[in-house]
Amino acid sequence: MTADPALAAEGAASERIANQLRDAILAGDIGPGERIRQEEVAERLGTSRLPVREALRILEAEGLTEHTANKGARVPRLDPAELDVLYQMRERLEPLALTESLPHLSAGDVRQLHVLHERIAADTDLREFMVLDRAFHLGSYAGCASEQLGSSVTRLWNATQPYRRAFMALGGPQRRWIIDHEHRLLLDAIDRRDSVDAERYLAGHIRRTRIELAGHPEVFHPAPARRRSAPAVPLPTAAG
Amino acid sequence: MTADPALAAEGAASERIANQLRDAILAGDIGPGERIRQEEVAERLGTSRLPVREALRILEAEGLTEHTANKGARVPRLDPAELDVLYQMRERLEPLALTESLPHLSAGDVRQLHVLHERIAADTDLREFMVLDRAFHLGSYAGCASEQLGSSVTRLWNATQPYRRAFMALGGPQRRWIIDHEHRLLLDAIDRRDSVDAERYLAGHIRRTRIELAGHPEVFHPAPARRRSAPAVPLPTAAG
DNA sequence: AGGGTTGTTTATGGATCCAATAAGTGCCAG
DNA sequence: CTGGCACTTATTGGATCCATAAACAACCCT
Repeated sequence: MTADPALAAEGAASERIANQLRDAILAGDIGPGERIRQEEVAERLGTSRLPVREALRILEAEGLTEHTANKGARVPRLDPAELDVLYQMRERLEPLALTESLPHLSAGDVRQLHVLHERIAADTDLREFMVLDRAFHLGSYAGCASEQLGSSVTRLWNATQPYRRAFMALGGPQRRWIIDHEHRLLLDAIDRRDSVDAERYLAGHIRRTRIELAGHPEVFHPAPARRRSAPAVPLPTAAG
Repeated sequence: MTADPALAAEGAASERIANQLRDAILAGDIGPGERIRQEEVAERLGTSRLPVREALRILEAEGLTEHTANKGARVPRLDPAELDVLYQMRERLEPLALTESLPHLSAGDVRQLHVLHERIAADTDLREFMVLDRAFHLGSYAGCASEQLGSSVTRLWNATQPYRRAFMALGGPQRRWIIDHEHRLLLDAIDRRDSVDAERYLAGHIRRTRIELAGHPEVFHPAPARRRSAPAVPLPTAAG
């Protein structure tokens, strides 16, 4: 799994910009339904509009933005049915990624997963939780050698991220307890290198979230009235 | 499944170019390992290099080309392990697409599948077979409403296409018979709208192909020495 | 007064030009 | 004769400029 966007800091400018925009979307700074203007991004990053356009094409192909001719790009707003299918895709693909990854995970990798698991249980901040949870799951796929499988799984995580955040935001603490329990079962299976059990627990983990999500339609509506003028966290500027 | 590239003829120029390049790759006109020069494509399509660049970014995000800074794009050459994983992904995702599609398939859609099935059995030309087989399988997912699932399945088909062609090229007629048989079972299940059986037959169909492919390493090597222009005789330099 | 129309504004799409980098080639020295 | 080095060339990456289409608003006509 070399497809982690955060790691690809170097490379062509269009990819760097794509990574920054992707991070902004995943962090919730841009949010579903919101528009992305080329000029604004170009100006903020201190570059021309051209690499921004390429970056938007990349994100479009990843499903993170949708493009209309002469109308520009915006973050798509998923409907419940589409999100449900995305979760079913995760339910089938991520266990495969885990099985592919398990034999190649080093002892240090597994140790790192334990560390993340403990930090998740300890932490309560939502933003931090999103980062740690992502690191935990994607970290468990770190041994997966397949480029395509890795990028597919990452894409699914990215596409579902905004709604996962909205879902976590409205639950009580017991939601954390359930997740902690499921993560523990998963970790045990990983410790034993038991891919059958690991697949089962992982699929169940995703499936339960999917079912619960189906019962919370408010996750889709919020559209938290983001202001254009005052982005809570400005895009990372082109730090020289 | 609105992601079929062949249907998206209109739209921005970058997408049109991406579609044309995609078709060329899928038809085998470009082939794994071969390079794609922006200027050549731009000249051939009578446009500037700029939309070609965007098109290449799109194809890169789809996994159909790989991009290196200042070195350009080329069609990636998959190794056997990667192809095997791609087939495992198909094995898990395409049954889901079929289950999502089945309830929404019209009687006319199913009838069209029967027509394709008969044409596949009758035809013997390889190039034609590749087109029909693709139309048959992707046609069975036509009822799938999910944008993301449709595009993912299409991507997997595209990525594996060159090797599927090489595989079909070296087999005898009995390979066609087996495929015909498996397609018939699949069609029966579709006729009965039996998603459980349909998933089973489809997964088996893909799985058998994967296993057989693993026993034919020559599929990867051939690289049929595509030359852009017969370099047997080195060009006289500085022909002015 | 309301709706349709037209002009203005704004943002995207495309083309040409220039800079930077990698590969290929020829030359020179050992 | 061979290996290394510098130069040339070809190709990609980026920026600026211009054309085009959509959104918006004011205005006129009914």
